[in-house]
Amino acid sequence: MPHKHHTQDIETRIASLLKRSDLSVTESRRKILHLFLEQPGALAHGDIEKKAGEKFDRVTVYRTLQAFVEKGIIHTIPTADNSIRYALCKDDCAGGHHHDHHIHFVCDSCGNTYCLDDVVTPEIKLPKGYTAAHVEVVVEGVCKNCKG
Amino acid sequence: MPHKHHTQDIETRIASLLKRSDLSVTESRRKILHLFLEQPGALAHGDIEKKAGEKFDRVTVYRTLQAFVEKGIIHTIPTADNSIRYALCKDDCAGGHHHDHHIHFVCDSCGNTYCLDDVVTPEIKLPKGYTAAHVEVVVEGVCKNCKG
DNA sequence: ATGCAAAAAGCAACATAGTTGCAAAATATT
DNA sequence: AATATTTTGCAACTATGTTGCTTTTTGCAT
Repeated sequence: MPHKHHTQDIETRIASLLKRSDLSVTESRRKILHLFLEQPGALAHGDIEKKAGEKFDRVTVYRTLQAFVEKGIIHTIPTADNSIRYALCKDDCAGGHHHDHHIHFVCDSCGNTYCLDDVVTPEIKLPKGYTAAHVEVVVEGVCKNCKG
Repeated sequence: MPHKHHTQDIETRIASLLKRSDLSVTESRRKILHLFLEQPGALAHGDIEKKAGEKFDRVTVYRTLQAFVEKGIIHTIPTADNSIRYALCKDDCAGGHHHDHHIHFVCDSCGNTYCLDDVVTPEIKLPKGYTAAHVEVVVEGVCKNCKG
């Protein structure tokens, strides 16, 4: 057993993530962060309200997500169906500086949205006069869990 | 004067576009299509409600946009701010078969969203197990009208 | 541990966005 | 011009998001 910090208690991980972000650790923040950590996909506001049950006020969910985005714990993923999705920033991203260079994948079959952290956004050659500050790529198709 | 069909009356153009799409030409459809034709950018539902003034019921705007999307007259553009934008499909797209291979550009300065019809979406190499059906690229930056 | 200041949660009320069913009006068809 | 069909507009409703304020919880210092 070389190292065991990946066995680290999830609650401890959550608490330290919050503290590192200058957020006081409250029940709603722990709970919502838990939801993100226990599954691989992205979550929309509605998903969280549902999963959290009657536990929190809607306003609390809004404010919590907003705080997480501001602190770089989660990031938003654009959609064409008027429902922002949020996903955990990966370790090297949550550190403070957003990388934001990965693409997003929406599965037509299961409906989940995943960050493909290993797939880097391509260079886009724009027409004369246009300057790119940021490139967002969303690929839609069938994910590896749904294929076959 | 070789050809003059590009001088064609805009109302005639609108009417034929609607007929070609099996839509009866009504005042709201003509008016809303007019809004799209007279400017280069994309429009959100809210923009249309404002630009059309008190002219139409909100419901009519929803239904009109929905019909236009179904018929391939306009297409949606994903955003990260919970506001679907709609843009005219270009000539070769409106013909019936969506091309959908162009990218979208959101200007940080003027806020407009444009279709860059000449910029084709790149090939994205996905991890094993993932299959891509469609790729959506949104570039954010400064457009050619706002630069300098 | 206890008390206190600061932050967050919860509540209520509100504002905006989107949907549905139906009657009235406009459009297409003959 | 008359009628069948489609679309519009209205009303009522659901869902989504926001704001101000009071109560509760958290973090901190004693």
